[in-house]
Amino acid sequence: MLNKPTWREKFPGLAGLSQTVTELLDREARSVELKQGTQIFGPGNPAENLLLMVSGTVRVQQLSEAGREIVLYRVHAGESCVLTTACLLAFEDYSAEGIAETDIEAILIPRDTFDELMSVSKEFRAFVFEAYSKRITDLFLVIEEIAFKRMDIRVAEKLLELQDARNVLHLTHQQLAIELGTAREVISRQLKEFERRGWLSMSRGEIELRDADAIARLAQSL
Amino acid sequence: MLNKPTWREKFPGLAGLSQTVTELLDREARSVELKQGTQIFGPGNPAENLLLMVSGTVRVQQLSEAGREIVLYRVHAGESCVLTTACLLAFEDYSAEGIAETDIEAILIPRDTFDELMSVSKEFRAFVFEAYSKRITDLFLVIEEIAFKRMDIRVAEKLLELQDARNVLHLTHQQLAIELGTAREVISRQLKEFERRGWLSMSRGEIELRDADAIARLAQSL
DNA sequence: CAGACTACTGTGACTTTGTCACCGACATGC
DNA sequence: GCATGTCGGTGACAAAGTCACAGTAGTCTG
Repeated sequence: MLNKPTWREKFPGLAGLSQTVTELLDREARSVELKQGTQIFGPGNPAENLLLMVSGTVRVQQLSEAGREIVLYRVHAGESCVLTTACLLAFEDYSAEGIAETDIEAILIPRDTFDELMSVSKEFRAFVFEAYSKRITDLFLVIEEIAFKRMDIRVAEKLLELQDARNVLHLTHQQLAIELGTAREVISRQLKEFERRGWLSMSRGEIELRDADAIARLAQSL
Repeated sequence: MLNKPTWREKFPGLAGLSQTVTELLDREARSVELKQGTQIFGPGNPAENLLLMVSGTVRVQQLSEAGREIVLYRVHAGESCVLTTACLLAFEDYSAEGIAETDIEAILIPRDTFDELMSVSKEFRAFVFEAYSKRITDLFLVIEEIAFKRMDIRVAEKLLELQDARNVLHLTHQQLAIELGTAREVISRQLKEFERRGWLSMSRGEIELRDADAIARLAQSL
């Protein structure tokens, strides 16, 4: 009873759980590690467990019939992959897929335990619905972006979002295109224009932001 | 106890509820009627109740900063407005708004009752998560459509979806544009092209489909 | 009923985004 | 070295979105 509860510290939303509920969790929850690139769920491969992310990130993306892709959202450490739970309980498998973007540690909560937790714990319900709320707002945001925003602004936003501590992005134009649900050529041209303005420099599979402020100004259209 | 339960017949998902749960529902649920055009929830006006639609439809749409709009989904009779519940319980109000598209009869379930129902009834949980599942798939579909599908196909689909029993649509080009999250001119031109092909005829605020088959073939790209 | 007003639709010119076809540059392994 | 596959660049074109404005059908009002 002393070695187990460490993971729970990562989830502030689960702080107020009662003694009996924590015991139920400790008894039924399984810890797993997954390699980068693992498909966690996908069409024809429905999720069977609620996933609580201890470390790493999961990328959820959608494939179109024509073979194009778009990233919908990411699940980070301390969050849960709740949208799958709706399908988990409704037995409907949906068209998106979840991929381990890094190596992952996570807690698995089986379907029945999830259902029981929803029943016995008000705090757990709050945790789940809060997570839902966040995901849904994310989806609304994605819709607003692709429907209404200019491409140059969206690219600028994404560059800022995905840069690392050294203002560098390690990804190909194709990957960036998938982030935004567009075509590779569109990204290449846009980046070329940014490079021409001196905002960034490119090399194969790598983008270095040289004037993040200018990019941020465009992203906010100032 | 004999006049109340009529509305529940409209919700097959609520069929298997136990005696005590039905009593809880009958005691706490309020029936309301709303006029067409009423805003049911919106930015700064968070939903306070779960809505079970007895008759009529609610249109949920999103406004962009630039003033453009897009319809996200509709809630029909026999369904519930569940996505609001996530926000209802997480106290986060989101950027979409729900509007009564027709006059409406609905059942209101207050926040606390909703929470208690989630706790005591496995059937109610299943009902809620099934509804969630449907909405989320709807949202994924919207994203796929706007990101990847050609406009002519989307217009064709919408025409078929929104036509009445006489193959007529009573709406303006602007309203159709909002359905698809695009600009009015785009719709006008597309409809003009369909009219040129003899697929439909237009008059002010009205579109009559004359060759629904041809439109359906385009919608399925055959 | 005339005139004014408003909402709806049509259109041309232009910009942005997406598509297609193809090419060269680079990286890796043999 | 060469072969192969991935990555990025480019021109030509098509589709969609933007802007400005004009015409036209309803409605309201005096």
